[in-house]
Amino acid sequence: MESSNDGLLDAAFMALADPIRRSIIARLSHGSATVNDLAEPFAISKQAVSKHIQVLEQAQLVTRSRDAQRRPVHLNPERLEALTAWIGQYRLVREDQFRNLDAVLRSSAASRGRQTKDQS
Amino acid sequence: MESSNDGLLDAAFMALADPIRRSIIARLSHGSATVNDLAEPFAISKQAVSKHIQVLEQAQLVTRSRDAQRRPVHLNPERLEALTAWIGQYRLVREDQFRNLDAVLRSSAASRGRQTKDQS
DNA sequence: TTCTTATTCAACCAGTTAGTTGATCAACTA
DNA sequence: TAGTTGATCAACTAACTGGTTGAATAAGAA
Repeated sequence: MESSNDGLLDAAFMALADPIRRSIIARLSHGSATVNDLAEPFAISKQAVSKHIQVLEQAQLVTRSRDAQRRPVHLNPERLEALTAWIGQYRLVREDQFRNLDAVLRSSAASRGRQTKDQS
Repeated sequence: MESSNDGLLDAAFMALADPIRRSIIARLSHGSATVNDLAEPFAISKQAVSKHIQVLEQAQLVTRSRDAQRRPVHLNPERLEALTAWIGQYRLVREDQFRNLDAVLRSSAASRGRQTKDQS
């Protein structure tokens, strides 16, 4: 698990690490929109917004189509699911940790603060 | 919703947009570890790993404590939850979209490809 | 005290990102 | 045809990121 689609995870997390791009995602979540529409709320140039959209597109968080001169942008929810799936892995493990917590607390290793090499 | 903790979202997504840092999270998900432990699997210097950990710490994805010379790193699952919560917002909206999909398909606006300004 | 281990700080370099402006392309409209 | 709109390309700059090495700090161990 991991490593095959590392690049896509990189790209998706990176893409969302920007408030403008997250705002674009939010806007798209209730309907597709053109670059012009998406650029309108921001105080930056349309070229800059176009670049942001390219970043989202490379991360496959959005797709694009053609409508005359327009290039409507659409949300691709599958990639968002991939992120929750990645995070979800560690939520499950964490629950295991809680399940074992009292056992750990009783062990001498924990009391000596050597919880460093207790596995692998 | 949004904008108050924008900075934390920025930092968290950015922090996870790196395979080394994601790998550190994965490692921490089954137990705390020191910088030395965390650095071991990687072909980069310990200083570099230390910087990665600082990035994770600033994003509050991990916390640190003190054990003699060691500074053990611990996973902070709450921040991971915050990310799934953010993404989850748009999953919900998307389900609304699906719920309304047939209605949209019947409307004239959708057939003309003008799904651009159909709200706000 | 001196030595060793664990970690960080500081300065630096190479590559990348986010923004700019100006020109260009693509497709509709008069 | 010429003009307009929507979007991208190209070149550039400023700021940041990820890595390096070498020195410094903190805490045990001899």
